[in-house]
Amino acid sequence: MARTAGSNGEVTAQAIRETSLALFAREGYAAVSMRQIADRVGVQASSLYRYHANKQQLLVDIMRDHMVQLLEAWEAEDRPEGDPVAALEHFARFHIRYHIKRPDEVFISYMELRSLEEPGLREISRLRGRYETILKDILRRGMDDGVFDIADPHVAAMAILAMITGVNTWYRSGGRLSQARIEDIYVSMVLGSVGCRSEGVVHV
Amino acid sequence: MARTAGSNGEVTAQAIRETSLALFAREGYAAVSMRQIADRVGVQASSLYRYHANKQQLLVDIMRDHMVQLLEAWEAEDRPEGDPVAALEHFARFHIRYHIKRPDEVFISYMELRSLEEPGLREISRLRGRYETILKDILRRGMDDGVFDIADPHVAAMAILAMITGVNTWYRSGGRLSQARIEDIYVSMVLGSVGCRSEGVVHV
Amino acid sequence: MARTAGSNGEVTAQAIRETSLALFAREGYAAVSMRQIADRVGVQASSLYRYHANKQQLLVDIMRDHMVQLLEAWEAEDRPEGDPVAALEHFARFHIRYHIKRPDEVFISYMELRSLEEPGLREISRLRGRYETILKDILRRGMDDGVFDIADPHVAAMAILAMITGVNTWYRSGGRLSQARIEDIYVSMVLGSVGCRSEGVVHV
Amino acid sequence: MARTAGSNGEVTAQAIRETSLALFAREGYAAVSMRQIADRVGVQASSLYRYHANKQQLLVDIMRDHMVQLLEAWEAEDRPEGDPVAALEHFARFHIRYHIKRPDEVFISYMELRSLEEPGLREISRLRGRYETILKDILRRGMDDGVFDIADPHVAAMAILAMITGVNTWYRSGGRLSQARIEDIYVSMVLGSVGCRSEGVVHV
DNA sequence: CATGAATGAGGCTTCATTCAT
DNA sequence: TATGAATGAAGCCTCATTCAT
Repeated sequence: MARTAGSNGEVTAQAIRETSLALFAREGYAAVSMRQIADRVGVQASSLYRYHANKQQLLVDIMRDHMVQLLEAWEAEDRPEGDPVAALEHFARFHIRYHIKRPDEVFISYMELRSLEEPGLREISRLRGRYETILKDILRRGMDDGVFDIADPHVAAMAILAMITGVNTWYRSGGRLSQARIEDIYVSMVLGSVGCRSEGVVHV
Repeated sequence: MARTAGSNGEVTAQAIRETSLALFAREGYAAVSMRQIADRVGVQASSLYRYHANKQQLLVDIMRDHMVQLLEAWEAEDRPEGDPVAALEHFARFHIRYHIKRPDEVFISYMELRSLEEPGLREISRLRGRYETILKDILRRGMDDGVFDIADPHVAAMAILAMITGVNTWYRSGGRLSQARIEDIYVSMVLGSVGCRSEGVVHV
Repeated sequence: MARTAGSNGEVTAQAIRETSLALFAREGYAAVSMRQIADRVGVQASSLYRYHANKQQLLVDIMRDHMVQLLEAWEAEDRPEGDPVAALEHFARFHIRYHIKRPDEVFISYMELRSLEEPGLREISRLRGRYETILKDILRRGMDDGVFDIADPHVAAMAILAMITGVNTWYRSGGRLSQARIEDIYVSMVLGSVGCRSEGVVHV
Repeated sequence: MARTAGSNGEVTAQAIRETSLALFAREGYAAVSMRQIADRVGVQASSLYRYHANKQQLLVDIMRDHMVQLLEAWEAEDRPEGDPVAALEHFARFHIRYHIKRPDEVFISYMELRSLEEPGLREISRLRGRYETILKDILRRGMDDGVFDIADPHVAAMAILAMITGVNTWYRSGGRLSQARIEDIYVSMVLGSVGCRSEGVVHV
């Protein structure tokens, strides 16, 4: 057959991205087949290749999109320049908020690095590095100012990002805790982890 | 042909376990083939089926082994009964020490839950639950005693375990930091995350 | 979208023919895809179907074109009627000249017969037969006159045509030998092969 | 399922080689699918990969086998050392005899060079070169002795080999002419093509 | 205890082709 | 005149698995 009446490239492209994102996040890149994605989208597997050169490129495209959007979202934030504590809280809240709304993107972004081959790996790593640098810079500033008790900004950055990303392993929307509540809890733990928590968490 | 001269069941069994562990950790369960494992072990793929009924069972066996050993190791510890702070520090140090020595086991244990099918999933989940309960109990006791500032012991437990497991995403042995140093840093961050850090980290 | 600005049917038609000719000759009909052709021409694959009903028909069209032009070129020659030796030399020179200028057409014409399906096969075979008959008639006349030493005109015709076509397997323009030189050598060998060579080849 | 009762690797290996040889010769490497081969052999397509790493390697293996056997057969011949004319006739007869019995191998060997990718191409080219050198050496010796009237030994070698190989495009066993007769005719033409034919062909 | 030979399902991908626009 | 979006069949190949030996 041929072009389906009323079919539209932009719509299909979006559907492919969303579907693969969800599947990769839930089952892992290697465990998801192109046919599985196509079935969900409602097209033949061969149609996927109009939009992404191959499965690997599909992963790279998804990860690049996410990282670029994440960096753009951070750039668009109204960031407090001075106080490192406020900056860390701001970053933490931003990250958690962004993450809680896009659990799949963030999860893939951290877990499927191992599925990347060159040259995609280098490209995505560079973008990731730029995001991690944001956090590291805040931590370094706080160390210099003496307000953070941190042994190593690299390790601390990694630990904090891992902690937050980990929410995905157990969080299911509609669960016992609201997203706002989870955000509060994690922010409090992040601040505590760098030796910087004056006020207690507001217990409900 | 039959038995290769000098072949030994116990040795092969061990080699299969170690090899699949390493491969599953590095590339993910779905991305590893039985032949890949067999090649590394130095046997034919068909020989793997003497030791594990199928690929899924191989994963279950590895995960069960790990969880059982982890729980046994905890039982074997000389645990301080009273003080929740000491208990948490003890648990954290135990977990980190155990984890740093067995990064692959721990990583698989957390990441490949999604690859488990029933009835293996239920079995492993139950074992995992027993381990998580250890941490949750400590957290609950500390909350009751008023020494921990925790909003929700379940969330806190998850966040702490995720943080520690995350070391795998960046730690490479022989790197800039010694294992002992990393352990210290993480312990300090874990304690801080539950609002409980009087002394600073010892900076090198 | 529709017609690209400045597009022109005749130009595209010619480009398709030339491109597929070159690709079929170099890689073989079965190894060439419609997209490959389209990419080289600079159009979408679907556009090819405006000019040829399908891939098979594209091959038939190319082969028919070639055979028809070859036969017309022969008809247009100023042919010596009488002497079979002169006729053979004339035919040989004509064929070699024509072939050296159109290696792709000739090569396809001989090699891709096996890729033809009915009814195209019958059509092309008939045209080919007409061309072979020209050579066979010359050989037969030479036999009757006693100037050729030939066992079987059919076999001889096939052997001679194969010999000449074979130049393609090694000839590259701009190589050590000029086209004229190659023509001389082959003519000499063709004449020799039917037992009819008084003068030696002019050695350079 | 598993190993078929009574199945034997050597038998299957031979069957795969013979079947692919026949199919590649008749339809061309690119036009033959692995399934087609497997169907004829009576196994699943996947079984082919126990014997050849991939389709390309299957072609290389077939071509290497042929070239090695051809060279060995030539080595095993009782070759007349002195007279170049006798040597050429001997070579021609050997080649034609060998070729008439193995039309498929020879045909593939000449026609599917274009389907070879590196590093197979280099390997096969080297073997082919060794065979061509045999003929070229004879031609050169005859030139030096003044018994052959040849302009260029390389071109002459190519033309002669092409001529002989060409028999495949029309020869079908059980046809009008016996294999012996065809051999005679071609030998006579080969000798003639290098300006060296005293006696006529024996007409039946 | 282990292999060697095989299977059949399914992996990713490319193919020729169609047809609404 | 040409494209852009799609199809469905088929391409090569790998997979987990089986079982006679």
